[in-house]
Amino acid sequence: MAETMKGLKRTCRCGELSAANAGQTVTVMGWVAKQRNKGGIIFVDLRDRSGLLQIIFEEADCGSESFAKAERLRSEYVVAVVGRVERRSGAVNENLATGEIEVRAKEVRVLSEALTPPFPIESNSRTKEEIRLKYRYLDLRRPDLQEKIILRSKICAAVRRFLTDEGFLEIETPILCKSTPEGARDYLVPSRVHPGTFYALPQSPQLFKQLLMCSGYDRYFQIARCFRDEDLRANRQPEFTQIDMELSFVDVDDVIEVNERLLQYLCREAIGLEVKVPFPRMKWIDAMNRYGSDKPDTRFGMELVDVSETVKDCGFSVFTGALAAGGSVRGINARGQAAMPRKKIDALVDFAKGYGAKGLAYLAVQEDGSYKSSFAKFLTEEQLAALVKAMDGQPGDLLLFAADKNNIVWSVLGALRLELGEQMGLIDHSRFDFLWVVEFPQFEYSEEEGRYVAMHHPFTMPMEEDLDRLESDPGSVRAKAYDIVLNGVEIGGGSVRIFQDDVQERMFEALGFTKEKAHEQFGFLLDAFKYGVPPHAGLAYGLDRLCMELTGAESIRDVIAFPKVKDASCLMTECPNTVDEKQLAELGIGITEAQ
RNA sequence: GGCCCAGUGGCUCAGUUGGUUAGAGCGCCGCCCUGUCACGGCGGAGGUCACGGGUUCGAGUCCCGUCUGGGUCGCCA
Repeated sequence: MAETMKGLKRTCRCGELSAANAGQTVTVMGWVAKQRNKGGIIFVDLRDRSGLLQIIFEEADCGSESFAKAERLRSEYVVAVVGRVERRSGAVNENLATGEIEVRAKEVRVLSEALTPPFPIESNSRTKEEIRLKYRYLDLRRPDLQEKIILRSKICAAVRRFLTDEGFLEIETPILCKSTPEGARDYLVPSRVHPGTFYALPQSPQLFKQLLMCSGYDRYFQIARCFRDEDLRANRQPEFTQIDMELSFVDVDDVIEVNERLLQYLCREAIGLEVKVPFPRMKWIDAMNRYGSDKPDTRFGMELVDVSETVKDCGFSVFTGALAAGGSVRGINARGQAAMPRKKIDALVDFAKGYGAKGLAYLAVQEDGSYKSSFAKFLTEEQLAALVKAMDGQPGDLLLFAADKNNIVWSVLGALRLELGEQMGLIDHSRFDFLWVVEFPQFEYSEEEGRYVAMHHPFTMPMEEDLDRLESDPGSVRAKAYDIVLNGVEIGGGSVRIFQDDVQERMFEALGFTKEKAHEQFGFLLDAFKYGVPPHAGLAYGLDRLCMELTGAESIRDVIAFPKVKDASCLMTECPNTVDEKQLAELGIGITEAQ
């Protein structure tokens, strides 16, 4: 039966004790990780969030009553132990932080008994995630997961410290918001008071933080929960957290400068890593041309090479066809992979097809200098030699080519480069490569909608030198937008915002918004801008992704205490769930089959 | 919505070409043990082989469908 802790007060956590405490009487409380009963002597590993501590029970020290309790201790019982810290008379356990000492129990109380857990509470769990997530409260006891959750807390604390010291104000913005159909799908919340109407959960605090700039809170930040009703990924959850900030009277360099120092501070405080600032900056177009990605992993090379010029007159219609259609032919060089078996090359071709490629052309430069290739017969010796030279192909290299529209070539080779980089072990996982990607296009063309859509969002300021092409050539307009990339992961992004209403009007027009539509959706922001708006800019980090990178987590679920699974449900609480007819009636909602 | 991977005692896995009563380690239960720390010794319990069909004399194994979890493309202003 459970006992009370009346009269006891915990004096420290298990992992906080060391040889320096020898001789002290302490009261520790925690979970039984392991009981080792030798007969007349019982060892118990006691666990709390700080670590493990060995307790030793001998009847002569603790009396028969406590010894009897110690005999029936099982894993995950919650106990309080009063005892004396002693240096171990037996061998020191070097695998344990507290391995030099143990606590000789004088008294033990069983505060809570426990069922046998459905899986072992230990680091590096091999248990299926499905089971761990169903019993998340047990999973969260595992030391490696606790480490990540604790590190996340440290990061948040450091963010608050740094930004507050830099003159930022932490201000909360609403969770019940107005739905705006642009962008990601909204989570909707029905209104009881106004039947048939809905709030939306925020995809980000974007509009509110801009209003705060209008209101004069010239440096704002918030650790803000955001919601997007889109499909999940290894680094995407339907609800996630942003470190969100906005600054007045600044331009691109000001935002970048303070954020470099923030990231430098976070790395130092959270994981003891010194990173150099300033971080390198790369224009979007260079990132695409060199890495096939707007979030390049710069920890290894294997850069893309545009060989369009070299092959423009060759006899291979896949290449010339792509060029004729306005596309390009580009390649990557997988050094030393010329001997890759056909089966593995075929797998790469299939991999490329997953990214929209119709195929993948390859050319292996054999050790003897001869070629083995899927397309060599269409090229003359001179053309082949020129192509190999353009790719810096050495004997032993495997050259892979994609030919298509630029965005397909980029995405195929970008993905292939990462896949090969991983397979070939080219990635130095001890590196932390920060990179700013700047000068994003203002618009991207949506085939689906048949119009230009904002790449970032409609309030992003175009670059001054491109402003006059807003109407004539929107595809060429670059934005004052920037992403911060860490090891090939986009951990944040932001932009300078439009603060002149004439530019904003032109922007909406370019995006195909009518004046009425723009005012219906964003009227409050446009109105606010009429009453005096400072130039402003901001940035938001994906806190979960940042934590993933800094903790080395492979899944976003490892840095979120209670994550959702792939279909956005929670295996523990079993939400979402159906609700009472009465609740629905009150909201005026009837359920029909979803489409 | 598409594609790929996985599902066998509580956990992690093995299970041959389709062939007797489905195995192991850990965990769990009982007894023993005064220096263990992956404690040890002896004994024991525990299985709808994810679910539903099908092929077959015979299915954990082959086929079809479903469910569950993961990865990914689309999607994510």
